[in-house]
Amino acid sequence: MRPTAKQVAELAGVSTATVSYVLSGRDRRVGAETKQRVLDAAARLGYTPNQAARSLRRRRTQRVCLVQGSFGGVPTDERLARDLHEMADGHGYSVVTLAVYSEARAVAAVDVLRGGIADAVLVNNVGDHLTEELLAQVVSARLPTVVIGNGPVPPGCDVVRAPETEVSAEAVEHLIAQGRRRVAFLAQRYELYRDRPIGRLLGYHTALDRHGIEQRTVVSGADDRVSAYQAATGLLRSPDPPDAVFAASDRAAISTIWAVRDAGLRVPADVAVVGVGNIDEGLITNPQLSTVGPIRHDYTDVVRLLFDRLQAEEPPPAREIVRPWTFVRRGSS
Amino acid sequence: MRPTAKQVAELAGVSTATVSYVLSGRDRRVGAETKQRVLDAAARLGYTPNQAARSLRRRRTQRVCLVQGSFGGVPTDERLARDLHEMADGHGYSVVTLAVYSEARAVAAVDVLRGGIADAVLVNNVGDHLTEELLAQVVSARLPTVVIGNGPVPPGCDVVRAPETEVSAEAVEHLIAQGRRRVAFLAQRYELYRDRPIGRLLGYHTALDRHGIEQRTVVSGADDRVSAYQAATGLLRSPDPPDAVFAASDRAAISTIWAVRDAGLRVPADVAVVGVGNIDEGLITNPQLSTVGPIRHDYTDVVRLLFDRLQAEEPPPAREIVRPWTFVRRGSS
DNA sequence: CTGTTAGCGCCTTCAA
DNA sequence: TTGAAGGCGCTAACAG
Repeated sequence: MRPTAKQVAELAGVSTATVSYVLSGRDRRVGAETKQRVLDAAARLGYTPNQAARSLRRRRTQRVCLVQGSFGGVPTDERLARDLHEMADGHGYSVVTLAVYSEARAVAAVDVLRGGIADAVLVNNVGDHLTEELLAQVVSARLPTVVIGNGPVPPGCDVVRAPETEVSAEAVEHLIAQGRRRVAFLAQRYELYRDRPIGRLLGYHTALDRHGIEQRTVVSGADDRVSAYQAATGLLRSPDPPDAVFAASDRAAISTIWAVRDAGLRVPADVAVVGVGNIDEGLITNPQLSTVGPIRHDYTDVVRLLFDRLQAEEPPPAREIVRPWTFVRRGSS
Repeated sequence: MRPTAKQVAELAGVSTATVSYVLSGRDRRVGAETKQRVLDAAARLGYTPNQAARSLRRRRTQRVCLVQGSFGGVPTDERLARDLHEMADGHGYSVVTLAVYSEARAVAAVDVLRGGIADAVLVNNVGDHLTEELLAQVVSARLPTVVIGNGPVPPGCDVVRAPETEVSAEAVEHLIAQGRRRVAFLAQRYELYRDRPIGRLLGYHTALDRHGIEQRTVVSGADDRVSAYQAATGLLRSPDPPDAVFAASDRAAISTIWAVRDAGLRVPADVAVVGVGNIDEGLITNPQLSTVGPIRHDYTDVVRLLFDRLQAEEPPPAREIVRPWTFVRRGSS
């Protein structure tokens, strides 16, 4: 059995209260020699406080939870995770992560959160599975919640938006201004199964609408590199191939560059390519990748929102951050 | 305040015991109408059992923990996560993930694990940070532990090995057999800072040793695509450029293919390229990527190991799985 | 079929 | 400077 505070207390010849005070660092004046005896006893037994018991008593877990779509993510997700871990460390919190890559996982994650696994939640771009309704269940459990994403969120949580529609439209207008008229869109799955276009897809349509361009080609495939390559190859082989591809992710755009070159065509002369994400990898492609994405890859402001809310005496009003995005023109367009 | 079982009991006009039995599904015969009243009351209050209290009482969390290096991982990691979540679901367990991308994170993770966040642990390839000594602390907390990785592990845990050294040597010998004599190695950081070569690097040296080839070039850069591109470019520009590159990851190998082509050279005519990982993306490069890696991307056997151990009455003997690896020759070599 | 009760391990107030 | 004791919310053994 794992050692308990009681066993440490017996070994040290003190009460469990003293053990608790010494090990949790709460300040109460404890004799130096007593303190040492407790520390020795704890070390000898390999004692670690039972967090379930501690959480029950303190009504706090001293943990925050990151809700992440998957582990095959983009570098941006990794940066977010690091910023969160770093600030959590500084505040004496641990971080646990829940993976939500399907509706079923979202439901399971909400149960775990409502069960009290953590004191606050940071939800990263899993809006397609973690619906507003499910999020509302999290918020109603009085969990401070920050959501990164452009979907609807329930009242009471902070939200971090990205102007992806607007900047995507800007990128597509740039393609149009070059004289491109057959612009195809390589979509992420979750943008497709909707009544009306949203996000990057909406930006695509908006730009073409503005210029009265009728021709639209939207195909799925931006979710992974292999699908993107295949989708792009399919487009290029079609009877009326595109002269530009706007891909909903940089990874898909890079696969598109490959596909164009493998088809014996040139980027950007024959086909222009633009991605979304502004990842570093766009700097090593040939030509370098034009992209739409965040100016800075830094999430300290987002994470600060979470800890502000976590440590506030009473719930602050819901706040919204809009992250600065921009279109970065490089060689591929 | 979050509702408690006591409040549900009062609303339903029953005892907390009945609430507990109804909601935890433990079988005890409960009247149909009573049961319904409890369910209604729970739903009305939005009750979710406090997991800290439940864990404390049951001495089980009904959770398993995945310890993962990072979230910018390879597709393989994602597959492992999915297989784990799936089987956990089937057994009524939740999954929480801890990120260990540094020594500091490893220490923090061990604390959290020893604090009892989960009932079992699956450690995925974080051997460089999560040392044998730290793992021993986890095992000594009586946590069933399965470790994926080729590093040393403490007694009492199951381990999953990959014959990466042997198959890497095979790949390099294949390059030698083609007449390549200036074979460079693109290394991951953690393989470099050692007294003696291990893993893929060891395979590289072994093959060259066998054939009495003196020339060795080892550079860092296989950890991410951008570094790999830069490292490969550096190699190609050196006075004595390689005629083959063995990269410690497929992602690095793919960057190397780009670098070779951007340098105006041909793959494999001028420079052969081989990676490690056997990821699907190797099928869409041009030429297709030769690689060293697992035959199947399936972790159900590994995950089963974990649940076997978790549900065993008494600790089974430590088991070892060796995953089948192979060299897959494709167009790049 | 249902209620009562004794803790799980820890923290923290109160008393000494 | 330290100890005694109650209780966080839940479960499971025991009573009825």
